[in-house]
Amino acid sequence: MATVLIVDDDPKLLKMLQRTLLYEGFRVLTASNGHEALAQVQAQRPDIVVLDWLMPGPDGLNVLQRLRATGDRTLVLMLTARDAVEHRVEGLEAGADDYLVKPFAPAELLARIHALLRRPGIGAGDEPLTYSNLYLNPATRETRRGSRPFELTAKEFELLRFLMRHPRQVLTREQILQAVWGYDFGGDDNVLEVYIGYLRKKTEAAGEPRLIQTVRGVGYVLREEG
Amino acid sequence: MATVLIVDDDPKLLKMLQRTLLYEGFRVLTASNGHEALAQVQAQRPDIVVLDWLMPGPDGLNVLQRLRATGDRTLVLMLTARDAVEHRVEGLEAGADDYLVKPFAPAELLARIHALLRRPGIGAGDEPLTYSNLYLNPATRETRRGSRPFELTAKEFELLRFLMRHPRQVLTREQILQAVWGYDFGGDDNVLEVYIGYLRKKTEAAGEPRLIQTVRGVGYVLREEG
DNA sequence: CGAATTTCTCAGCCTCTGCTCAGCTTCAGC
DNA sequence: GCTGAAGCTGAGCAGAGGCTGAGAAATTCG
Repeated sequence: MATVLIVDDDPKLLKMLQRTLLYEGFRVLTASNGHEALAQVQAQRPDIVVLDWLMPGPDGLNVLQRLRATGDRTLVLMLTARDAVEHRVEGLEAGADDYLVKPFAPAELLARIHALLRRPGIGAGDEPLTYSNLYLNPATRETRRGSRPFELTAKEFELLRFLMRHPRQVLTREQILQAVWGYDFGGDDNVLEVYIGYLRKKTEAAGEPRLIQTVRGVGYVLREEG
Repeated sequence: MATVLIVDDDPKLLKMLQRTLLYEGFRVLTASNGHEALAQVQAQRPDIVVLDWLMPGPDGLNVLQRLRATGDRTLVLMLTARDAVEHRVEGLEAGADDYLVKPFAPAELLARIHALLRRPGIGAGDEPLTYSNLYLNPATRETRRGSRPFELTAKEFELLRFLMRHPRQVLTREQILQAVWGYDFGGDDNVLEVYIGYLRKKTEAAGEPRLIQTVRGVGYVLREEG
């Protein structure tokens, strides 16, 4: 079942929504401010975010903008106070997928969440990823560099997917090992280097420029040019 | 391992938290009032401060505000009494990074500390830093002076990041060595001078004015003008 | 059960970083 | 202006960090 992240600074509302959604069978995450929200999206990759507009710290719009600025297309349903109509426009323009006015009936929230999740082509982690001319489709396991398809093993695929979910972000060796291999701590092996080597070989087989860059002393980045 | 400063005027709670955190492998500092807290932050540069709201002398909010007023961005986790909800807003607006209501389970405090320190893609530790026309982005490791990008090695990056987290603050040689090199004591080497030299060369490569100033007999400051 | 594929380990090689050192420059106090 | 301390800098080196090929172990599949 899908994962929903609820972001609201009102603990009572938070609890109430959490119970409603849990009862409905969703996996539920919560956050009570913008920072938490961003961290949770990053770490947990929910299918949909229910985002309150008015919050201390970075407000809902702010969170939404930052999310979209990093290329994140996670579904977002904005909540806002009754008559802030101009918010609606701003919110939708910033990339919200839907919009609900407080106060609302829990049933209506449920209906809208279901509606959004039904939208075609948007299942949790199976959205096709692209960066530069790299293409990776989790649903079909298709991988291409430009028009040249190439084959990956399961581990290679997982690794490339992780990199492509965080384009331009420098990922530390630990973050990658944690995410792809699930290591709590893996002393001194070089399995990561080896797999980076495999991916490079396959993504550059026809002499294309390197997309997986080494950041010495830190980790790796998916980025164009050296 | 990270350093945590606990600030609370209840000696029993202080001891308890200290034991819990020590057991978890943190380096632990304590303070029982606002003055001590500020002194410790200044002198020891902890990674995170667990700050009680209600204290004799300058209270938690006061401490937080003073810290932020000097541009200090150290992670702060506020503790406050049960239902002082309006505090929460004030606290987060004043720049607290997280917030926990008393009474709480030690495990929850631990979880939140870990969460704050982890902060992978998005979060305090990864927010882009600017000072004057210097720009440093920990997430992408991008560094620029105005529009001119430049490359840094891992150590150089750590050093510049530390300076940029404490703009206009005079940092002693010991504070810097402690934070960037993790020295308990570094007798008489000049590695810091050498690295300051590297940074100056790279940040002034196109003849820009100096931003890293020497404070003779003390240390260095990130500040405009000479 | 045997073959093929995938995952991982290991050792050797190479590059760049981090650091030391020695000599030079700058500064403050006299 | 002299002098010693503090700070700067260029040169060079040892080793950490990273890459690769070969092959062992594990897993999958017929």
